[in-house]
This record gives sequence, structure tokens and C-alpha cells, in this order.
Amino acid sequence: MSTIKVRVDQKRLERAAYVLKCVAHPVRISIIDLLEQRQRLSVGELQEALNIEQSLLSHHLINMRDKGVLQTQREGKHVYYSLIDTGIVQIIRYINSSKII
Amino acid sequence: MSTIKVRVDQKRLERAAYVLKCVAHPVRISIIDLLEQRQRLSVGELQEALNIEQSLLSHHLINMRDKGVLQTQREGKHVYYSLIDTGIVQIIRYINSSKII
DNA sequence: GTTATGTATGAACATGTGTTCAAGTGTTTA
DNA sequence: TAAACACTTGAACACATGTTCATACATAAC
Repeated sequence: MSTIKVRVDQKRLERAAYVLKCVAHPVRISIIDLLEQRQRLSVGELQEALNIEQSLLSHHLINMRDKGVLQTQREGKHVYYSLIDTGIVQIIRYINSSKII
Repeated sequence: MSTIKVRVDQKRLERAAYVLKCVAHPVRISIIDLLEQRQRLSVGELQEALNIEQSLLSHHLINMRDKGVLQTQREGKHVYYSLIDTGIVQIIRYINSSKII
């Protein structure tokens, strides 16, 4: 019985777990889904689509930005959020196709 | 500006978030990676590969089983764990190919 | 400059999660 | 049947997380 090993190194495992926490929340999955449909959305537009409190949304958005999932640009009064790596939507696709979800 | 909507329904969003929490932890990512390499592994084999306390591993495994990610079969003294839906390894693949992780 | 609009921040709280330890349950071996 | 092995369980704790509320900040409009 030859030994078996984890093929992902420790640093990457930790980073992956950290980032994936963004995907493990209903509101944040929704945000990713919305940002796949439109390249970028303001906080107000997101709020209208999600129907949650402004400050809660802001906390989620900043959380995702801090984890390197989203980026922002301010334009006047508005702040626009967009996905940094659109590859993350593969996870949404998996969710939509999986039998166990 | 036509309205924009989340394309995943609420029930599925919650289920997805619930299941994805399994993936958002270094030990559990490792378990999924190991079970992709070998169809099934006993708790002892996993423990040897992961090098963590046996009871901690057991908690993680049972957590994953409760979420419908893993299944078990007992054979004598040993309990073997395996992935229910191997599609979940797509997420590991994403981790390994992504620039943001 | 004041007001209105859009967004961020911070404290406070409840709840959830990861970990450890000690003790428990099954199953096989002697 | 006792001991050894493989694994599970539960309590306890520290720590992280999600949410709300009140308040602050930035920009634009008046």
C-alpha cells in the first residue's frame, strides 16, 4: 500500500479555504451570480437586486474585496464592484449542475 | 436599465452555501483531494496522510457526511469514506488553476 | 455652505465553527 | 472474556462570522 499524499501545498490550501469562504454564503453567491451577468454593478444596483440592508451588503462586498475576489472603482457618488477573476463563476456553474446541491 | 435578478433560487442558494462550507477548510479540501486519488480510504489511511488528531479527523469526516458530501461503509474494524458526487473535485481543479488562489 | 444621496465603518451581539480532551461504541484477536 | 484496535461522540472552550444599528464619510446638487 504505497503512501498517498495531498497534492495541494499547505499555503495554497489555506489561501483556497480563505477565498472559498466567499462562495459559502447565499448573499455572496448571489453577488457573484449578478456580477457574471453584468460586468460591474454599483452598490445600489446590487442592493436593489438582493433586497438586503445597505450596510450588510457593504460588509459583504468589502469582505469579498479584502479576499481578492472583487475590485472597485468609484465614479462620482457611486462605487462599482466587479469580479477580479471570472473563473470563480465556474463554482456557480458547478452549483447549478450538481446533484448534491 | 432593465432589472437584474439572481438566477439561483433561494433554497438552492442556501443548500449550496451549506455544502460549500465543506470546501472552505484546508483539512476538508485535503480530504477531497485524497479521495479523488483513491476511490475510498479508511479513517486510519486518511489520518496517516493528513497527520492530524484522529478525533479531529473524525469530526471533519462526519461533518462532510452529514452535508451529503461523503458516504461510509464499515468493513470489520475499518470505516471507509468515499465521495458521493465526484463532481465536487471540479472545485479542487479550479483551486489549482486559479490565479487568485 | 447646506442638504441629499451613495457608500463605508465600528461597536455590539448572537450564533456558528474548529479544536481538544476524555470517554464511548463496535469489531477482531488472543 | 479480556485486551487491543479502529473509530465516534459529547462537552467545553476559544475564536470567527453574520447581522443590526447608529454614525461617519464622500460626492453631487441646490
